[in-house]
Amino acid sequence: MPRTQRRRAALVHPEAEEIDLLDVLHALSDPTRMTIVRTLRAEPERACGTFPVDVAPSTLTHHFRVLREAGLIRQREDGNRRWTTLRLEDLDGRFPGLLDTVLAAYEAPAKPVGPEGGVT
Amino acid sequence: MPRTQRRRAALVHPEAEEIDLLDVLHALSDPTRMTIVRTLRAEPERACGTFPVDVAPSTLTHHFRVLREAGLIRQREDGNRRWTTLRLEDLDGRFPGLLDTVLAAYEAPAKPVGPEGGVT
DNA sequence: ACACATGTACGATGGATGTCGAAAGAGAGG
DNA sequence: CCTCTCTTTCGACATCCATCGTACATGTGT
Repeated sequence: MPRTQRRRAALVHPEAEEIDLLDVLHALSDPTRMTIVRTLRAEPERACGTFPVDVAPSTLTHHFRVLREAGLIRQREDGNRRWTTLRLEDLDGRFPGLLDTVLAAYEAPAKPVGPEGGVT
Repeated sequence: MPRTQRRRAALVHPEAEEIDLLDVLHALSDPTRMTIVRTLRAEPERACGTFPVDVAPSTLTHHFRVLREAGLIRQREDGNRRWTTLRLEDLDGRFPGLLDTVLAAYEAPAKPVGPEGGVT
């Protein structure tokens, strides 16, 4: 018997107090997920299919689950679309300054001073 | 022919400008490595075998390599011992405030407000 | 009702990862 | 020289992980 009667499995999110730092770090250590989080940081809410990533839809779903279960994003359903938001307040309440510091670090240039441009 | 003539393979460390944030986050997302970094944050330098971790020596070596190649630690040899230090200046120069923020976040209690002590 | 769009679930797959035990190199000390 | 300690390398192994294709569930619009 197909237990597919409830495909949208109620989207379990961890409580704010239950967010684990190591899970957060692991979630952020993937380039695709980092792109998702950075995009979300710039825009408040976004539909799943509108992220500037270059992976298959099913892969995107996987990354969303990792981010969701780590407590980084929240997803809500609206009709056929699934909207995603960053859990900014929860994150910042639990780990003050962490997200901004990490995102700022990601923007840090690889070459702080490199006017020569020579690969040598 | 045994290529074991040079067991101490010169301990390659990345340059400060080449430290990759995603590698750093991944390195920190392991509990054993997080313990190593936290211990190093409290003490300036430590020998390999003196970390409060509960893994086999070979596993410890593996974690040290991950941390070293991510640019988090620096290792130098002194006789038979290998001393390990955190690359605080390099890290903070490249990603200002990152390490302290992450370590502070790790100290964050799971229950933000709980002076009552009741699990209720 | 039908087709289409959006997104998920499932299964497979190749690669990375954490873990260990056994063997060995390098230095210190007898 | 021999032994002991510290640490590494190697090989093995089980697990996790990112990725994809295919099939399907749900909603929208005609």
